[in-house]
Amino acid sequence: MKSAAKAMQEDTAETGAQQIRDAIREAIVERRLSPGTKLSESDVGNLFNVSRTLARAALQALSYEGLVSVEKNRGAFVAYPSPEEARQIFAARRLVEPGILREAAAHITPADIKQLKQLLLEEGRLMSERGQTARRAEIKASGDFHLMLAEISGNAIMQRFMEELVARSSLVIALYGQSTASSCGHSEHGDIIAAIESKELDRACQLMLHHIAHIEADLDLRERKSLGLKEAFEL
Amino acid sequence: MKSAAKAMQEDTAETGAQQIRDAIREAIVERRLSPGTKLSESDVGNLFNVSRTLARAALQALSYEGLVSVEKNRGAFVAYPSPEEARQIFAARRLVEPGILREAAAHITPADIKQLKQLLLEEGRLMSERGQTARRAEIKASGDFHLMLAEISGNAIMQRFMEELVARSSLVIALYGQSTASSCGHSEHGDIIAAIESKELDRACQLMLHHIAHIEADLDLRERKSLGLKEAFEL
DNA sequence: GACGATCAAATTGTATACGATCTTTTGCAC
DNA sequence: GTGCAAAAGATCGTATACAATTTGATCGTC
Repeated sequence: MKSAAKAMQEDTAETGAQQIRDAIREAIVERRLSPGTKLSESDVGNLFNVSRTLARAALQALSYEGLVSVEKNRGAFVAYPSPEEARQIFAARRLVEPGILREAAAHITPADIKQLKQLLLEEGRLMSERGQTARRAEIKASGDFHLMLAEISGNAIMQRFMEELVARSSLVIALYGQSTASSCGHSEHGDIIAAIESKELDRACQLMLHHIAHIEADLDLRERKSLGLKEAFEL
Repeated sequence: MKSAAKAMQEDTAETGAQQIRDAIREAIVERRLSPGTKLSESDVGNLFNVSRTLARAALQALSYEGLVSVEKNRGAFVAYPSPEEARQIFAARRLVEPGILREAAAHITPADIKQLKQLLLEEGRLMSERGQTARRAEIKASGDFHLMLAEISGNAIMQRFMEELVARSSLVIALYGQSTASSCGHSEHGDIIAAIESKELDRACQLMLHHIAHIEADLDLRERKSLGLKEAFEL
């Protein structure tokens, strides 16, 4: 689904680094890589059988997206968003997603709606399945719903911004999420589609805001970062 | 003013490439570099007395911001946004700037207002001056108004996004702008501040939308790019 | 003289090498 | 045994070198 946007700038991007970047990003978004995991340039390079040059380029790009943080002379790590960053990520989503939804609703075609529903179906199917791979696919599908709306909006810039926000959200949920049901708001996705379909735009926006609030409400945004130093043993 | 945000991630960024990146970006935003200008890695490296490695890294970063487009095996060029891209950039601004303004108004302090007014004053002073350097400084100050609002909003993510949008807007105006008065909307900035100051939030948002529309109205977004291929000779 | 193929120049893509900086450990003194 | 200092190890920062691709030119042929 995102292939269209990717293909457009495919010849503008370097072949090697791009692949590695995408592979690592996918691993982060699907939570195979946990926040804080070290990603040394040598290791990444060896893993993908390329030189450190390419590994470095990939990590730099990911750093630019906020998915990894590279610390000078120390190394690159899967980003470990602070509670404050987490709040800002969701504030940003509350700020832009209603607008994206409105734009999407203005351009949406029957084919788009069909595709959205299919995505929803797939999401539901994965939810009922068991196993890690199904869980990861479900996480991805859950984010893809929001991404697809951005794609339908027809604004490539907002689309790219949403890709960044969704990816970073995944990190935040991995860190601070509480509920076991990772995509608690599956039914909410369906409600939003229904509202769009029946042209109830304001209601769709309200539902979207509630949906985002719902995800955020499942977080425990308390600073529990490096309390392992002392506090962890003096209870 | 943007030093605060920059300083926070200063140790996470590599020293050399960052400087070059910023220097080139500034040159692009101030329109010393025209859209389409070739930026070969060797030339950039020689110019800044660094190796191609760093030049390349800087160009890649700028490519990520949408300010330069690197074409595989061909080189990097100052971005040449299409009319469609231009529309999307301004659509994105219309989408996010009202929200940013609301967020900023919620957090604004008297000191912030004072600083905003000072920026406005500076902008006016530069407008009355003559010469290229004054013109460039004026362009920068005009964008800084929007960036300062984003900074006041307290959301670093939205701030960075706005930095990208403002920079790309400068490219669009350089390409498609018609009026000689580069920052036509100087007075509008003042109006917006006034509306914020008197807590007329809805009115401030309206003014902001009008302001953006005003900038966009000064553009001539007709495809005059490479229609020279065939259409240019079959009239 | 025009068209096409082959070759040379320039530019990017990737790898390797060396130097700088930070972390960690080790050893010594107290 | 504790604490500090110095050295060893690991990792990044940057430069240089070589390979691949593209572009432009030259030469030959029709």
